Amino acid sequence: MAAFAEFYKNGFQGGSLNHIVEAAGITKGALFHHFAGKQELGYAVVDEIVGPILQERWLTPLANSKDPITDLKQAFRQYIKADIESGHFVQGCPLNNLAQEMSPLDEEFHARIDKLYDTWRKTYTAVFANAIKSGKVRKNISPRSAATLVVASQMGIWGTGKSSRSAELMTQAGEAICGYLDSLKP
Amino acid sequence: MAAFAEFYKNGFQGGSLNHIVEAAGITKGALFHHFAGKQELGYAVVDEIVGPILQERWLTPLANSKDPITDLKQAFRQYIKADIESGHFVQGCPLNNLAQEMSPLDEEFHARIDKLYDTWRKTYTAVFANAIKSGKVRKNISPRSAATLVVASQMGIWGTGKSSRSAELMTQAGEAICGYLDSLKP
DNA sequence: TGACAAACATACCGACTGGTCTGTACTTTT
DNA sequence: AAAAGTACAGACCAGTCGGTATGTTTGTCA
Repeated sequence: MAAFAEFYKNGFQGGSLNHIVEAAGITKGALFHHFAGKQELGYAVVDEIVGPILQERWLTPLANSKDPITDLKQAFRQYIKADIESGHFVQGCPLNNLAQEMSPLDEEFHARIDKLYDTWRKTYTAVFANAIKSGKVRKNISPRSAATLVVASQMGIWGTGKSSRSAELMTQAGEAICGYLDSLKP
Repeated sequence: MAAFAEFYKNGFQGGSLNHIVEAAGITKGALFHHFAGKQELGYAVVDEIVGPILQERWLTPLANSKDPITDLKQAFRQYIKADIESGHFVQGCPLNNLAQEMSPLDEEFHARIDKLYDTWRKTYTAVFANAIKSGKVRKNISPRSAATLVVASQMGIWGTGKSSRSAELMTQAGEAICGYLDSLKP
């Protein structure tokens, strides 16, 4: 959707409804016929676009992983590489962008975004707990702490790429998180 | 300065000059007498307020550390605790906020902010390299990668606190990065 | 004391914002 | 076929934005 692209580029507050309707080839009337206002449009972007992207990228492929260390390393390397090649890495992570901008300003944004991040952390917590049982991860680590740090690191790595615009630095950060993941091995 | 507080709360784009002059008890004329425009005011906030905060919090105390693992753990725990008690943690890290919002949109912001983060990473890289020499850190880790991940994790931890508004989660993320730092010990 | 410039204050401008209003083409129901 | 409902279109609104033009005070030096 055009709204996703506009908010991804300029942020929610900085994004213009006029630009959106222009890019989408529709009119203001059409937009306000389907959405009560700018906020509702933003909520729809989170629910119908950003959420599914998260699901597809970071949840579904990992949810039933038997070896999360290997699979997470592969996921980080794959998506870092993909976002560098597409050039999207300079615009950061769409979910994190909205989280940082809107969480403190709008309750509904906060609730929606927090729910997504919570699902993310809970999924990884369960995956790590499983891997501990099957002996793929050390017993003395806390699944929840590790999951929290992995998700926080994803924020930080994509944030590093965005603020530095350096593919090399983002790659380096990716290798460092892989090193951390290796340190979880028994 | 009032501008720092306004931008910290509402972001740079969302922040209003009218609010700033009102909060500062001055007038538009005075503001535009000292700053050429909103952007210049933003640059001044980065240079004269955010930069020094970074210096005071994360650079000066660590720059000559003989035992960076211990000192970094202490710094993370201390500032996480401080920001939770002050309530500032729900607004995230001022530097990261500006970085995420403005880096892709404005070259001057990008240059200033990237320079700060670069100094940050370089400082930690040097500290880790020193610690490897003195045997406080394992020889087979890359100082630069570790520094990059530590800085990225700081972004991620404060981002987690901001988007979740959960002191418990932020504390947990802090403990996890301490665990990572411990894994760097010989 | 007078000249002059720096340091403000006040009033205001045009551009743009999100949002609304009325009108209209088309579809579905009766 | 008449009536009713839906899905837009596009002009238009009040408000806010960053920015400016001009007036007024204040401090400094001759």
